[in-house]
Amino acid sequence: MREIPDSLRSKLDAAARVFASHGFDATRIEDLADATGVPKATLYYYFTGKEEILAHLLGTMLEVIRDEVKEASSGTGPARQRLERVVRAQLDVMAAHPDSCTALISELGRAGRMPETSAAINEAFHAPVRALLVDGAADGTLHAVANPEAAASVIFGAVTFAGLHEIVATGVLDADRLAGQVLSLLLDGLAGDVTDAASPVNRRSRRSSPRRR
Amino acid sequence: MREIPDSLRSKLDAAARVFASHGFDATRIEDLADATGVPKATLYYYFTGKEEILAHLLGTMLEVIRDEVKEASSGTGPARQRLERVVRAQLDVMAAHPDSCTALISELGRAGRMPETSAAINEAFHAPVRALLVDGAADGTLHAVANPEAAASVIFGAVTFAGLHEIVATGVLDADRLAGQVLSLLLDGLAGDVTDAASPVNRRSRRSSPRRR
Amino acid sequence: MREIPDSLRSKLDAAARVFASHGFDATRIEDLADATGVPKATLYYYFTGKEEILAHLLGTMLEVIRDEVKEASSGTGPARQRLERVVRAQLDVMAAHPDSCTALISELGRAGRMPETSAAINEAFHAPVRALLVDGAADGTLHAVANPEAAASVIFGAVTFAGLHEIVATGVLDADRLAGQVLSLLLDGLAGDVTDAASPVNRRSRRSSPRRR
Amino acid sequence: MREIPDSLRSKLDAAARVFASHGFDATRIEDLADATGVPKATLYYYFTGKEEILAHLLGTMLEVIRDEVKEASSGTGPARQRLERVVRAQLDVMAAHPDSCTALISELGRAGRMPETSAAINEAFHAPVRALLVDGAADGTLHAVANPEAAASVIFGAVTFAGLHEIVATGVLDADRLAGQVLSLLLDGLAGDVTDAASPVNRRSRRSSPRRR
DNA sequence: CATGAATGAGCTTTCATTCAT
DNA sequence: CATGAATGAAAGCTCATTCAT
Repeated sequence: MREIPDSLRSKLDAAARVFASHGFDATRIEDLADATGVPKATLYYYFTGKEEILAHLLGTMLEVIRDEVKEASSGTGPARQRLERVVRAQLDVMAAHPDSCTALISELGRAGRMPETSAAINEAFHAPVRALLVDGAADGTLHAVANPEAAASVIFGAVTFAGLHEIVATGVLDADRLAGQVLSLLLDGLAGDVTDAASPVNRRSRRSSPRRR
Repeated sequence: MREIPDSLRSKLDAAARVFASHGFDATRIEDLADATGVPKATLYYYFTGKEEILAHLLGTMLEVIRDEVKEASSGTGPARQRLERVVRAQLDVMAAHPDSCTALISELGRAGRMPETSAAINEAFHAPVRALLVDGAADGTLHAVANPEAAASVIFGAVTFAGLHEIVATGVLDADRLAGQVLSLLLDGLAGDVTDAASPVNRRSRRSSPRRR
Repeated sequence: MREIPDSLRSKLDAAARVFASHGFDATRIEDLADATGVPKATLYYYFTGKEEILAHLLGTMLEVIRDEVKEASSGTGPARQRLERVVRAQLDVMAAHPDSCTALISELGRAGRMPETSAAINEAFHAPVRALLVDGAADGTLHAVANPEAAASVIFGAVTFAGLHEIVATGVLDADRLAGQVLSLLLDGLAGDVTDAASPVNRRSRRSSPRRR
Repeated sequence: MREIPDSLRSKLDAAARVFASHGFDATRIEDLADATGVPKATLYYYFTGKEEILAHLLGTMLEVIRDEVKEASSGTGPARQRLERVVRAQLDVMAAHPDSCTALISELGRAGRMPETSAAINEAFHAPVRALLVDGAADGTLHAVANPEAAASVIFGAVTFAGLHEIVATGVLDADRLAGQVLSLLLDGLAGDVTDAASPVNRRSRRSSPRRR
């Protein structure tokens, strides 16, 4: 894969739209050529095939996510506050790049294919979030979780699906509003005030003492 | 699409594995023939094409999900308890059909393609869950959410990603253990006991009074 | 490579003509499809590519050569007589399959490619001829040669080039007439009766006694 | 085709190796660029295409053959002695340029393509050899042949195949040794001392007088 | 003079699909 | 009812070739 000139790079945005609307396999190189205005042979000059074109698009977006998440998760504030910023950042990126995001999700299921995708998501999102969970347990603004790995997945899945669902359903994503709703659920939980004493559920017993003071 | 004989139906499990590992478009009818042992022409005798084969697989699994979720969400118990059963049921299905699940996720991003998939997920999972959220708000075991649509997505995304992540990472899914961890997060939330008074976050203020009693 | 049906086998003769007139690389699969009347995709159904089609043609012809040469070289007659039959047989085959022969020669130079070609020629022609040279030295109808390997090449080259030259020059090959001429040269040699006593040539001294007188 | 600078000319040796090992059509301009270290566009600056590059290589070698053969065949010595020098010269050239020679043979079968090749071989080798055969018949050191055209082909084929066979088999060519062996065969012939009186072979009767005695 | 960048043209190959048996 | 054989249609990819610098 050669160095991509900026002139080409900018035209590739249109390619994400094609991948998102047709799906990877139904996207023919010719479709990408038509959509971007870049001749087929030129695409082949820079990429070895459509796989690499998609990888480039996802890679670019994952870089953005990584940077935004890093920015959001760093700083000196309480971990919960930083987690909130991370969720917001993720939804902002989804709002900004809905096509690449949709394409990204499509690739998630493709086990085996593009293992780098998985690794990149891990680095860009899971790792920082796991770190935040640890920080939060330490500063008390988040409570300790049994399985931080799974918790990060839960957060990523919750945020991503909520965003994707809204994109697919309404065609647009109000990142700020949705962030508020998702964070409310993730932070406070769904449980109501009525305790279901008879519940047979084998989960960590709920806090026995009042939450505050 | 003719009536599928049971002998054929059982062999189709192998097809899900192929779809999951190669992706829809990279899966050739011949691959399905090889994997299932059913000759290409015979597949065409029963299905109009691979699209219909995948639809059959996903449809079968969504039926299972729908039935399991319906079973779990119905009944007279408290809504929270029923929600817990729903989550457990969803993870059980994922554990039982990891390949079809993986293939299902792949299809989610494929906007436009298979709109029935989306509709079916909605019917099988979102609708029952939304009903449970309403029930829970009524019986007090779950608290009211601002956007039940988004909440259902959050739950579906959280459960699905956590499950998928574990499948991809470890190759196997311990549904019961993971259900406990995911439910703990979803029900109790991530928030710790330390209130970050200065937080500028615009979310519904946390419960001012102690959770219980 | 699947079993070639006879119906297909017969049509492939036309392919040899195309290879011979265009050369291997300038021959497009489409040319072969046009010439044989067999659809491109059907050619691919039976062969992995044009390389294999050529290999099939050459293989078929080498089998013929091998059989004819074997037939000619076996028997109880004097070795010289059998060698004469071998040369005649080789030219007969060339006359019968001028196109495949031309294609065969083209492949000879292609070092590395198709090493089987070389091996097959060795088995079909060189080995039997070497055996004949040994027989001839024993029965006295041929004289011993220092390097039977090279001698076989000399014979093959002489016969083949003479035949090829006539095919290219005149478009047709009179195998019988040419065989007589080539054999005359190969058996009796070019040397005239005048001995060049002063020759500085470092070669095995000619027959110890003066040729004549 | 512009004047080729010596710096370029020397680098082109590597191109012959590529043509010899891949065959003309399987050789891409890029391969030649890689092998020679000369950029593709520069090759186009000096040649109109790869056809011309090969023509240059073969032409150069045929010039060498022509000059060497001319040198060897001229002079005042007996014709047989000059023929011996010609054979030696041809094998020397093959030893010096094995790659171009291999490429040359590949082109022989390519009827229609490069008719100049055929003409050039004719001029460089066949014509001088035919002249020698005439001279030899006159001075008695070679005996008259019925078909000088075929005889020249026999000689060319014998020498070339013997040389090529040794190059392919051993990777190297001992021109002097092989020349001795090939000349021995070509001059003295293969016939042994035992006359096979009963031979039905229709060829010019052997020398009228008994070979020995 | 030499060359990196770019691309038009077209070939190879694949594959979904059909159909005679 | 089931399937091996065959193929039309189209996609991926390559490569010779050009041209601005």
